[in-house]
Amino acid sequence: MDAPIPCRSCPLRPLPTFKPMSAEILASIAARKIGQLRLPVGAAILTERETGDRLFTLMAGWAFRFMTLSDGRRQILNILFPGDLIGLQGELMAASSHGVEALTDVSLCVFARDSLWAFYRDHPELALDVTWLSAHEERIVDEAVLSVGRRTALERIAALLVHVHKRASGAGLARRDGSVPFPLTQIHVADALGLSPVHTNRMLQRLRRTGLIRLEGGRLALGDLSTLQRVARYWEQPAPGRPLL
Amino acid sequence: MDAPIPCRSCPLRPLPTFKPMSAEILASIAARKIGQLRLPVGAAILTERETGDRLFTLMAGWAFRFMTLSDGRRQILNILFPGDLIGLQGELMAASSHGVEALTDVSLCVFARDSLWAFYRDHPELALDVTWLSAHEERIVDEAVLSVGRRTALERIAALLVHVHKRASGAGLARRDGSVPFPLTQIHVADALGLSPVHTNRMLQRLRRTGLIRLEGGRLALGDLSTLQRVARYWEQPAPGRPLL
DNA sequence: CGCCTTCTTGATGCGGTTCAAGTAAAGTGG
DNA sequence: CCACTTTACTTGAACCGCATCAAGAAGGCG
Repeated sequence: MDAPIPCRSCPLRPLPTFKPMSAEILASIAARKIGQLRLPVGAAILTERETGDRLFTLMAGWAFRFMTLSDGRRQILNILFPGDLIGLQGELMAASSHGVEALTDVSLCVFARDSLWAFYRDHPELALDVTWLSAHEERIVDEAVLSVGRRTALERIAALLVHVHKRASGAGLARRDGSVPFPLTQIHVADALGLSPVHTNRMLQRLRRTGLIRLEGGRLALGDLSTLQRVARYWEQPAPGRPLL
Repeated sequence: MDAPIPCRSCPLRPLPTFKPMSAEILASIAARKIGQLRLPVGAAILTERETGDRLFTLMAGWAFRFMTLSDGRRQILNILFPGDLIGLQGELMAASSHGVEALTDVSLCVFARDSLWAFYRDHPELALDVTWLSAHEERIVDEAVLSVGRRTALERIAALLVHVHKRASGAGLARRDGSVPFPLTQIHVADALGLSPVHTNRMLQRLRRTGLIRLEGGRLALGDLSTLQRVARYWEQPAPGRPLL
């Protein structure tokens, strides 16, 4: 684990996606930061059915939450972007019900699980922020249920790509040409959408052929956003002022 | 809206599912309770894409959260039981991303949205409890993604029935014969599992014929729990000490 | 260079949808 | 109290979206 880096020089915080925070609260967060952790692609950040007493903020890189059935079938629950909290969800009570794996090399801010209580006690406003984050992530998982339950394969893929593009942009990862990194393999996409890799491949190609997306060299660019959203049967939704711990 | 009922006489709180709370916190909750609301089956408790400034605790009866696609396809996200909070999830930030509908006649405790902040400020422990509830609900939605994405139709139904039975029992709704109320129609089950009503019907009958479940007259009883769990490819999970607002 | 992972394409088959009817039970109004 | 409607459930038959199996092509990487 590297030496802690001061939160005031956090590269994420200045982004418009994130809510400004008072110097006092920032200092309080920084004070409780245990350290910084770098992990390579594929590393397990959290393991299914294991207890952990730490809490992470994803500072750089991508990850994903997943669950597996007893016979090995895997379902990706959602994708994690810079700024996301890791370890809040299942573990609060007992062993984690899901695993978290790094999609790229990642860099994590590390907190002790108990810091949560300290944050709440010293700065009740932070509790509201955590509630916000938690509600926001649940909303994303809600969208996943909707996709997997009721959208066709093509619709699911369109919805996922729109979602990833939006979140990656929000994390400041878009180039001036509008493209964002896309570190997911087609197997990841398939596991996120409840599809087989083969069919995922075919539907991706259909979107490519119609020019709705460009996807090559690990980068994703969207053609016409509103058409894609129509394909996905998407309803528009805003989400400003995200808190960042 | 009926006149408020004191929380000390809340019929839910004595149940073993719920965490004991200090008299002081209880009084603080009771003080912020705006009133009590009774709604009939089918009533809309929350409407998709509308803003609400109230928060509810489901005191009696069942409800469900759902989302719809722009062309009307509906997906049920999860089922709400007595003790569940309503209105936390999407609405915190803006308009609710999902709707909530009563599955039976329901009785709700009503709070103002801002009470959340007051609770956090006056009793930071409550913030932890809300975080617990939020994490717990996300875990349930996680399970839904897993089911819908990776389980076969039969497995999904088995998993849902086990889950409903467990939660209904926890809410004190089980009879001495082990049966619990089951107010869902087959259409509800289908919409919760991403299936068509027709196929839902056939799989339910298969479970009935093999004696794994009894389902009649609006009540559900499970045959052999561990077999059912094996059918569902279920991993066991405990969940004690649920907080209740 | 050879191995491994990812992506691609074709062929075949099944799990689940859709369409269509019919039954049963519960509410509704005269 | 009985026709009438409505909602829930059931069953059969045809079809299709997607999974599965199989094999090949195209990169990374030690």
